[in-house]
Amino acid sequence: MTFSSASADLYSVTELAEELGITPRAIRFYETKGLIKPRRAGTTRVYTYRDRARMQLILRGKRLGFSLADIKEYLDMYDVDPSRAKQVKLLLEKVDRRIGELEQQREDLETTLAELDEMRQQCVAKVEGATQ
Amino acid sequence: MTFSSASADLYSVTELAEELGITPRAIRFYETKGLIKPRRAGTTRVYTYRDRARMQLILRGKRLGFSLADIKEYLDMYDVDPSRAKQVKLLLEKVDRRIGELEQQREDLETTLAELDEMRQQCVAKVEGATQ
DNA sequence: ATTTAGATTGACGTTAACGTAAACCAAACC
DNA sequence: GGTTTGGTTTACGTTAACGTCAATCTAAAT
Repeated sequence: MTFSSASADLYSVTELAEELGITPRAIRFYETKGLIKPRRAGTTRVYTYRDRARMQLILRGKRLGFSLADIKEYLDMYDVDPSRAKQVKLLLEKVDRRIGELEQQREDLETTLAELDEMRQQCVAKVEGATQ
Repeated sequence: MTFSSASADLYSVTELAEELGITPRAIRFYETKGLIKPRRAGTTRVYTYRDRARMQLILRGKRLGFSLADIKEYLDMYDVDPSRAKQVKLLLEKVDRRIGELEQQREDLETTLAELDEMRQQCVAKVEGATQ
């Protein structure tokens, strides 16, 4: 018989922070900005597996250089009720805009990587020339 | 006979700013941070074609989410004297670190784009379902 | 019962990346 | 020769994204 424990792991704010490599302060700050809304046990914040996943989305957004406001917009996309047709059209526009941004970013990224690779080649050549 | 005009176009700070879609203030600020050092005609800043190219590198760095300090480090890589072997090794390390960062970013980027694409499909499906 | 360990909410401090306003020059135009 | 136009520096203001206390509470251990 297979068990799926009803709600597996819960985290305190410090536990979650450590696991993510950030500070509790940051997580609480994101909450004031409406990026995550953990449940509470009394007054204490309790984070679930899903909250953790959401936090990882936030951090990925940050690594990509987006502001918290941008990231909130992005996260809110997931929360749109798919039955509300009018909302869906707006969502679609947002998604398309975001995709456009990211494709520009991809171009920048590839260009920069190519330049760095070339620079790397020249470095390696120089270093090898010196040791021979 | 082929001419290569000695020094083609020069820009004032406002001209350059307009062409780049930023403010003069920003350009002057980058100067105080050591990111660009235009020549002067008396006290007035004069930017060359190369300065413009350098500014574009700066803006690309910004689009990629790097801080001005990061970008300065990146730009300084171009200025390393390739004959100084010791410097070259340090440069090589920096280049490799930066490449690592960008490859992480590329991963994040592709993942996010994939997710957005999926979201897009669902949106399109919903919208089409509603109009039929 | 009291210490302790970890949680909470303010409130203020800090850094980056500019914006904005003030006071000042200098060339150019009427 | 005054004035407009566009440049300069200096200084203070602002927003985002947290860091850093301080005061308080509370569940658990001694």
